Amino acid sequence: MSISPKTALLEEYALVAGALSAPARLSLLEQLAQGERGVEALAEKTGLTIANCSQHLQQLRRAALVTSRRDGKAVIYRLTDAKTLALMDLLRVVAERNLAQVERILRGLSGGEDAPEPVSREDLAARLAEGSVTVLDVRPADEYAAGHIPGALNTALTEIERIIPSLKPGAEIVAYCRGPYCVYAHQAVAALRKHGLNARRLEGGLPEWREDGRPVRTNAS
Amino acid sequence: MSISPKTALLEEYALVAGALSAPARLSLLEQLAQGERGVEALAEKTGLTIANCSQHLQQLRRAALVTSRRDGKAVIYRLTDAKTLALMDLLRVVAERNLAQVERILRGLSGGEDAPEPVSREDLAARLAEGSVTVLDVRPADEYAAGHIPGALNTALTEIERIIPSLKPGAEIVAYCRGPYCVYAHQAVAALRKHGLNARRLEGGLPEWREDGRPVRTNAS
DNA sequence: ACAACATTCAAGCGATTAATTGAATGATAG
DNA sequence: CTATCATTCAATTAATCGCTTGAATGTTGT
Repeated sequence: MSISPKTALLEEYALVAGALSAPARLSLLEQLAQGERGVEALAEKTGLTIANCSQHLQQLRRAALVTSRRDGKAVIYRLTDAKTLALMDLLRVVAERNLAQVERILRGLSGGEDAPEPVSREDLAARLAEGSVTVLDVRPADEYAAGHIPGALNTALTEIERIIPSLKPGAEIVAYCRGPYCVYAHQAVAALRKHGLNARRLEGGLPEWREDGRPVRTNAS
Repeated sequence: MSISPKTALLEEYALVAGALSAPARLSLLEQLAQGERGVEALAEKTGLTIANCSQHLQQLRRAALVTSRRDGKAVIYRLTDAKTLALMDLLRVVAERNLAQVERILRGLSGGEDAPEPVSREDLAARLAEGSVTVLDVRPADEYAAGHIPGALNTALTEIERIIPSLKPGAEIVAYCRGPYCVYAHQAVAALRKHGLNARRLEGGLPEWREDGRPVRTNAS
């Protein structure tokens, strides 16, 4: 270590930030926020090649944002702890708070400025208890099967038109997806509102719901 | 925008993380946490050339971590808001929590494993009120002049030997510097303890002290 | 208007990083 | 032990990033 200790420290911090500075790795972290996954599953979900995915994962591991364990032939990765999620969250908050660009993208997704405020997780839990709300899980079926909010209906974004007829016109609908990085729920709300339905978005996604200690149901059939 | 909205969003988040992924920029942010500064002052403090410093600052501004205003000929930069500080702090916490490398560097600085726990800001405020502690500000004189904890003595790290004779052997000493990224206080504590003094480090630095709403004195003479 | 000054812009170089390909490692099943 | 499979390593190429240099911009003071 010929450089000064001060620079050495800053480089360690920069390493962690650098691990978060590629869209591909943020995408991987978003997937891992849903639950632990193997390399192959992650590669498919993110559209990366296996080798490329493996290298990104090792970079995340070098920054200690994820850890891995071996399960037979497969290596399973997961977020190191809740701090990783917190760091991702704060990164998103700062970006959204400050960058006009982000707002423009999100506003475009939500179909104009009539997009309502998201529903807090606390509110949703209360309304679920009194049964006055329909919850919509806008994630791929396999992620839904691995865990979802109890009572939620599952539909892919591309299939959302199909379930519209089964929803009452005045019913309150809350859509959620993978989390703050995911845009499925934004798009679902835009589509439903275009049909005159009273749809809103859940604040955060399933990882945040689970992190709150709220109930999650799996398809253990 | 030919790429998907999803990728566009992730790229915005990655931009913020990328802005934090260079030691030079973290160093600039640490300086700005002390208070607003002009380009030339920042360049001198960080050892960067003016042009290079300016470019780094613009990168930070693009990520909306800092903002600038014009004051006559000079352009003054400052942190956008407390969220920037929060993001730096969480980055540091994650890095220190997870990376053994960081611990090794810090332990080396503090002169072995006998380094005591840092003093919380709340504790220090209480002890200051009862006058049972000597506070040492280990930053350059100009930063001390711009604001320091009331009653603190100021000494540069290189001059620390000089003030040792004036300290009572049993007195409790608390050292602080610029903040968590700064290693001056670590080194000061190591030096003082080597002389048998009862020295500890303050948790965080002046920016965090100020952020808590605690009193700061300036040399308005 | 002109000169002086602080900052920013633009171009170029060297070093690092991401993605691709193909080979090597490590664990399990027969 | 050997074959098989998931993952990782190694080497290559293209792109990006950080730093330097020298010119351009914009503001103040005369």
